[in-house]
Amino acid sequence: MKGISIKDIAQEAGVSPTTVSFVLNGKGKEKRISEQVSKRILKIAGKLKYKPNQLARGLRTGKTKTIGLIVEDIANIFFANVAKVVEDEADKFGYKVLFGSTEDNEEKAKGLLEVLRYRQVDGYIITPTLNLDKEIAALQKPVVLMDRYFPNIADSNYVVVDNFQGAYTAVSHLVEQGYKKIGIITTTSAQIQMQQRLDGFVDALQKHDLPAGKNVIKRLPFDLDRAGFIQEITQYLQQNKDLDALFFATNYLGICGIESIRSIGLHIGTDIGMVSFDDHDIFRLHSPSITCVAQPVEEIGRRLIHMLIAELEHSTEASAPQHVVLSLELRKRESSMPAVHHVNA
Amino acid sequence: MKGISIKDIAQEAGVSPTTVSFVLNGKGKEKRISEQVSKRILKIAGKLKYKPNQLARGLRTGKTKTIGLIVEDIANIFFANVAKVVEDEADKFGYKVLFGSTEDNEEKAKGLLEVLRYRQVDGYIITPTLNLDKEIAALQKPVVLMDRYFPNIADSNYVVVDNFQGAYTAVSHLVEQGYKKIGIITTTSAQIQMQQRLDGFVDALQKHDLPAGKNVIKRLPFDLDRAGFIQEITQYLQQNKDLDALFFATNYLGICGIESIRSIGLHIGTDIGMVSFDDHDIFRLHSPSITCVAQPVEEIGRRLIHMLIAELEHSTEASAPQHVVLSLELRKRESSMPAVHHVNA
DNA sequence: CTGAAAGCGCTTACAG
DNA sequence: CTGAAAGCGCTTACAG
Repeated sequence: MKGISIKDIAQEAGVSPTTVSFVLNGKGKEKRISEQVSKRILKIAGKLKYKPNQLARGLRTGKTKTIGLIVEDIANIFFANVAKVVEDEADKFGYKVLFGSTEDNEEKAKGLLEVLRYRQVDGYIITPTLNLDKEIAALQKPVVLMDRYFPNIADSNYVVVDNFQGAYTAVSHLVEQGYKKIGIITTTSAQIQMQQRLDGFVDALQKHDLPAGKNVIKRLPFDLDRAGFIQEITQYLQQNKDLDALFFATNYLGICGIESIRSIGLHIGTDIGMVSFDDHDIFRLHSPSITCVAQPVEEIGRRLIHMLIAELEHSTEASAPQHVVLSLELRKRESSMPAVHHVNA
Repeated sequence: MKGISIKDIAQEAGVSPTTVSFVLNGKGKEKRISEQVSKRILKIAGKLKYKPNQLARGLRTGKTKTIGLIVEDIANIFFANVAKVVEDEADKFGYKVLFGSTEDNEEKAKGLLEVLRYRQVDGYIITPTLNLDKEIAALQKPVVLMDRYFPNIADSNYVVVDNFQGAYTAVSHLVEQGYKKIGIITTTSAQIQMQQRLDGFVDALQKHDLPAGKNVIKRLPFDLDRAGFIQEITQYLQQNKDLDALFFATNYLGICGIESIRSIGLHIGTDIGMVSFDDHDIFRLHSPSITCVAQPVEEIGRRLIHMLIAELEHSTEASAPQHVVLSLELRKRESSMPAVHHVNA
C-alpha cells in the first residue's frame, strides 16, 4: 500500500533526502551534486519506480498541478468537446483536470467553486452562471472564463465567441437566401452571450429593412425540459404562420425546433428556413441537413488552457487581462436553401 | 493568498490545534470537549470561513476523496453521459473526479494510470484498453471496470451491459420484422464487448436458421476515421447487394452507416433495415428514426460509483468481486419497419 | 476535559 | 559537494 518515498531512495543510495530531492528535481547541476551520486540516485529511483507524492509536494510548494474546469453540462456535446481539448492540452503541461457541471445553477456553481478551492487547484476555467462574479473575484487564483463573461467586470480573462457576429451572419445568410419574415427562438436568460445573439439577430434584420418587432422574438424559460421546449416552439409556430425562417439561439433549441417543425408537418428549408447557433452531429446528418454557425471548439479549448497556463507560470506580476473573441463559421446546409427540394434518404 | 488554518482558529479560540481538529471533525463529543469550547470553535471557524486543506489532510490520512475516471473518449456522448452521472453521484459522497481519455490507446491509458496513482486517488473507474490488466492489478486501490472487463481475470469488479443479449435482441428483432439476409458491421477489436456483440449476432441468426457465414460479417479496423468508415461500409454494401438489413455494433458505426446507405441511394427501413447498438440523439431524430438497443446510462453511472464507494468505505477485508451485468433496451423505430413507408419532414 | 508531539512526504533556505 | 532542520496543514496516539 505504502508507496516508496524519497527516504527509501536516500537510504539505498547512502545519501540524504535533500540530495535525492535535488537530483530528482533536476537541480543536480545547479546544486553541484557529483555526477556519480546523481547517476546512482537516478538509477535507484528508476529501479524502485519512484513516483513523487503530489500531495506532499503540493502541501509544501502550494502548487497542485491541477486545474478546475467548471462547465454548464459535461454531457452537452459542446462542453464535452471543450473538456476533451482542455484535458489533452493540460496534460502536455503536466496538469490534471478536476471538473464539475453547474447546470447553470448558481448554488451548484458556488458549491463547485468552494470544493475546488479547498482542494487547492492552481487555476480555474469557468463557465460562469449569473451572479457568480463575487465568488470568482474572491478566488485568489488565476481564472479564465469561457462561453460568457461579466461585461461590467473589467479585469477578467476570457475566451468567448463573437456571439453578435455569429447571429448576425446567420440571419444575414437567411436574408440572402430570400427569407423575409425571420423569427428567433431564444431563452429568457439574461446572460451576455444570449443577449448578444439576440442583438445580432435584431441588428441583421434592421440592416436589411426587415421587421424586427416583438412578435418575431420568442423567449423561452431556459429551465424547460425537452418536451416543454418542443411544445412552446410548436405553439409559437402555429400562432405565427407568416414566419418563413427561424434562427435558433442554441443547438439545443435547434434540435427541439426540428421536432416542432416536423410535428406540424412543415418541411425544413422549403416551408421554413432554419439556421442554428452552434453545430451538432445531428445538424450534419439530418435530412435535410441544418445550416449553422459553428463554434471553433478546438481553438476555444486550446486558447483556454494556454491562457491559464500563461497566468500560472508567471503569475508574479498581474498581467493585463486577456480577452479572446473568436469568430464563428457559417456552415451552409440544406435547411437554408428554399429553392432546393430535398430528396429523402 | 494563504488560507486560514486550524492554527488561526486555535489561536483565536485560545485552545490547541488538537482541540480544534477534534471539534471540526465532529469528534467533540467522543473526545469529551466541553460544549462551551466546541461552540466557540465552530463559531470562529464559521466567521473565518475555514476550509480544511485537503492536501494536508490527504497526506496525513492517505485519503484524497478523489476518484480517477478513465474513459475511452470524454467527447463521446455515451462516456460523457456516464461521466456526468459519476460526477453527480460522487459529489453526494464528498468525492471529486479526476478524468482522462485513453482513445483506446494502451500507452495513453498507462500514462493516465500512472498520473492518477501518484496523485493518490482513492479509487478508480476504468474503461480498460487491451493489455491493461497487469497495470490495473498493480494499482493497490479499489477499481471498478466499465464497459468491458478481462474475462481471464476473476477478481475484478465491473459494471457492464449484456452485450450478447443486446446483439441477440437487436438481430432477432430484425428477423421478426421479416428481414432475411442480415449483416453486421463491427470492428477488428479483440475486446470482450465487441466479441460478445458478434457472438450475439451469430447466435441469433443460427437460432433462426439464417445464414451466418463469413460474408455477412464485416470487420473494420477500429482506428479508421469517419471518412474511412463510411468508405468501407459503402464498399461492403455495394459488394453485397443481397443484404436486406444491417446490425451496427456501435453507435459510431451506425452513424457512419447512415451516411453510407444514403450515399448509395438506398432507403433505410424499406430498402435496407437497420439496428444499432447503443442509442444516440441522432437515431431518435433522424428521418427515418433508427432502431437501437440502448444502454442504461444512468444506471451504469450510479452502479459504478456505488460499487466503488462501497469498496472505499470498508476496504478492510477484501470483499468478493462484484459483477453487474445490465440489460439493454430495444427501442423500436422506423429503420426496422420494412412495411411502413416513411414520410419525410 | 485538553494539549504537546510526532509524522504524512516532500522542498528549500541555511550551514558547513 | 552534501546534509540537518524547518515547515507546509493536518490527524491522532498518547499523556495527563
